[in-house]
Amino acid sequence: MTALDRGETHAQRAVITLRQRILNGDLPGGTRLFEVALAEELGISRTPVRAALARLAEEALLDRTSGGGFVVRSFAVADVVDTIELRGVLEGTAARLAAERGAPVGLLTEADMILCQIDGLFLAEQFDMDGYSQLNTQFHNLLARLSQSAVLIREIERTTALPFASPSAFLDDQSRQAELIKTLAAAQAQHRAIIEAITNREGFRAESLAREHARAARRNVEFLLSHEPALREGVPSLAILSA
Amino acid sequence: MTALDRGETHAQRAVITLRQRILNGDLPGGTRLFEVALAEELGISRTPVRAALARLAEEALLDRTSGGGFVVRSFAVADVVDTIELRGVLEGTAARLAAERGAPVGLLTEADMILCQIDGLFLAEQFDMDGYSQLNTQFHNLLARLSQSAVLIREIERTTALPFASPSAFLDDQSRQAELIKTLAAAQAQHRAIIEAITNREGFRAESLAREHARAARRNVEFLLSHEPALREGVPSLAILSA
DNA sequence: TGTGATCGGGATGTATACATGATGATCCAA
DNA sequence: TTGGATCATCATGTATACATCCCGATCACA
Repeated sequence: MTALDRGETHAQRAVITLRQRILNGDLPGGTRLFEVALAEELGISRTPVRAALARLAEEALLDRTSGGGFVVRSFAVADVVDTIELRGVLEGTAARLAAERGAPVGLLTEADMILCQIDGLFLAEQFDMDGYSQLNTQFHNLLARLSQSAVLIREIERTTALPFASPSAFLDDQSRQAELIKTLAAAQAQHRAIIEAITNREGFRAESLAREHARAARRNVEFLLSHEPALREGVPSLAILSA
Repeated sequence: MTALDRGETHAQRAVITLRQRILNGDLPGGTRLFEVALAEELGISRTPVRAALARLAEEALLDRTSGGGFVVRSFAVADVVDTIELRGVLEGTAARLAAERGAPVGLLTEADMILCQIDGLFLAEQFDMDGYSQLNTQFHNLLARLSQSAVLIREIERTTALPFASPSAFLDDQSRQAELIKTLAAAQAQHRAIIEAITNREGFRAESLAREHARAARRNVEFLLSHEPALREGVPSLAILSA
């Protein structure tokens, strides 16, 4: 409405704002969201608020209540672990299908290029974590596409939309960078093994490797949660966890 | 608004109507849905129509277009096959987790009761397909719950909401009832084996069996589609397939 | 003829008033 | 005191008018 629109609608901005607050933990799980209150707070009318809430429900960040309202979805530790497990299962299926059905050479080449770029990062003096994070995300997106299954790609996207389930979750944990980098070499070896298995049409091996690969994230969560709560503070991906 | 409301809102009724039309194939994949047109046709205003469209997008029956509208999602044969495969993968994971984590005795007992009831159906002179369909659905719901994972239960529900991916899809195919019944005995044997594997904490076996169990549905689809289109006519679950 | 600007129609986006319905407090009566 | 009815309150549901924006058609110009 105002002159400073950046081509975004009120509803889109409301989605972004609310998503941020939920992921930050500012809106803890179980919090009921009232249309009128949000509308007043955001300075818009109820209509775009309703639209925003519906979209966040689509993203699985909100649950619909029986009466017709919305509450922030609660994520317990078990949910985080299970969602990561689910990602492993889905990516494993993508890898298996890629092996069984045969992957397009073009995509395999693309995968190889990404892996070579990651290799390059390990040679630098100062490890570029942001660069790794980006390339890692690219690799995992590519893995989904290798399955050549629109259904699977869709579901993997859905699942990894949750911050703690994304392939690059926990890479932003500043306090443990040094230890983290060591584990990334092992992760990269797994990347290569997965692509090798797909290339060789070894479906079972490809699936097993992709599953195990996701276990690294699970170990990370379990480590972070088994220690002082102070450790969790520096890990944005875990802010959404309910108390 | 009129006096004949059955406690349902206009939006809820619009969801039901539109869902029916999509599943029937009356609204083919790719059809764009316009708010104004639907509102006029359904005799309600745009507001509940918008709400209905948002909910159907949540159910993955509609896709949002870039411009802000909605189109009916297209389901090609490959999508149907992959979705059934996905169900197998998810149910397999549920079975594996149940085995690995240990299933509550109460749920295992419940499973056994359902299986005994199904056994009973095979003894009757006239096979009760509706009864089987119901018990089969119950069994699959229970299998999800055996995993004791809220995340997995949620995703299995989401996936099986599509008519052709439901565990009891294709049981309503009237033309092939006789042949169908023969295959159901094998399916029931798989049911028992899955529960046995879970009871014995045999995770890998439980997962493999559940996956194979879903393959029966896939074989059914592939059989139906490899023959005269006439065969498809009597199979409501496949009406949604795009041409 | 190709290219780009302009304009119009139709679609979604938004605000708002009012309707409806659920919920809980209050008060009366047994 | 307890049960239940009633009513106020506040939430969502709905209709509708208006705003905005996208897109395609048309036309002028190079």
